[in-house]
Amino acid sequence: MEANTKKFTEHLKKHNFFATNPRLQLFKTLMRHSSMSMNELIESLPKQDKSSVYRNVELLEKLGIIHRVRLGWKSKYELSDLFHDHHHHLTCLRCEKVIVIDEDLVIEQELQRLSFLANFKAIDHTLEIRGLCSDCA
Amino acid sequence: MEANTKKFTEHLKKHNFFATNPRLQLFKTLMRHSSMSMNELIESLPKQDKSSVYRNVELLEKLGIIHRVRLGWKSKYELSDLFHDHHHHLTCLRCEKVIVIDEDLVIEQELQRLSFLANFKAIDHTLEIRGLCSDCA
DNA sequence: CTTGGTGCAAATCTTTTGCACGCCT
DNA sequence: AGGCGTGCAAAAGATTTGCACCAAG
Repeated sequence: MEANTKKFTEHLKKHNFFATNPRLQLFKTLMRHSSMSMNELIESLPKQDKSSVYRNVELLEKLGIIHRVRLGWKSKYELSDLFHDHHHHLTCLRCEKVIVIDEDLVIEQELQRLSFLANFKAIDHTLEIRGLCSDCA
Repeated sequence: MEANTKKFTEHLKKHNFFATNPRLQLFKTLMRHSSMSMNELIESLPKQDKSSVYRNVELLEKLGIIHRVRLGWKSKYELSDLFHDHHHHLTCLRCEKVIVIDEDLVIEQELQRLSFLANFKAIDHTLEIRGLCSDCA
């Protein structure tokens, strides 16, 4: 079994959930795409009932396996930092293309500093830059 | 008339839309709250039909008067930078409280730099830090 | 076994649309 | 006057829930 898939099933079992086939399919679908809307997920998994997709997306989100991000004006899901490196998004307002950029040290440190000043225990963050990609500018 | 309200009506007229009463009420409601969900807006404006609220929120968003932000796990609306200074959010994962922090120069510059490297024309951005506020930590 | 997970159908909630009438400039 | 904007009602879409049956440990 591929490494991430194994990590996935172990993560589920560790939290006392079954690594069922529908869940595996959901996970694999997310592995194949950098981000997907709920609707795309439902359509990519025609053998499963919508309600199962909803329930499992919710579960995987709670377990920190997937992550909901707002891209453009809708939210999408992608595998969490457990499976991908942390990154940020540049979303083109015109063609909706999403460009992924790596985590940036300067920003990380600044966020730490800001959180500290506000006496806030930062756990997670998202950053999205919207604008025009080189093709659309 | 209060300064922001005036700016609001002028902004509408400049783009050839009427400054109607429902729109003014919507704007004033947003002025009184730092951010509101669609549902809160609808409930705060019981004299208007939902559909009008939807239509006007959409319009004001297109005109850049309001801004949709994702806070916690739902999206909310707030007045745009035309009426407030640009700022970022710290959202508490436990009590859902939202702490507003001022724009930060270090981050602004870094975003410029990152966009430039990606050959991307940045127009707008959002940053949300999630974690625990001082009360909940 | 026996508990959790799934599909199916129905209920609920959210958002969008068409239309007729009234309001704004 | 003439078109934009509103409310109302209905449609369409998205999400949640209850329940009976199947599957995993």
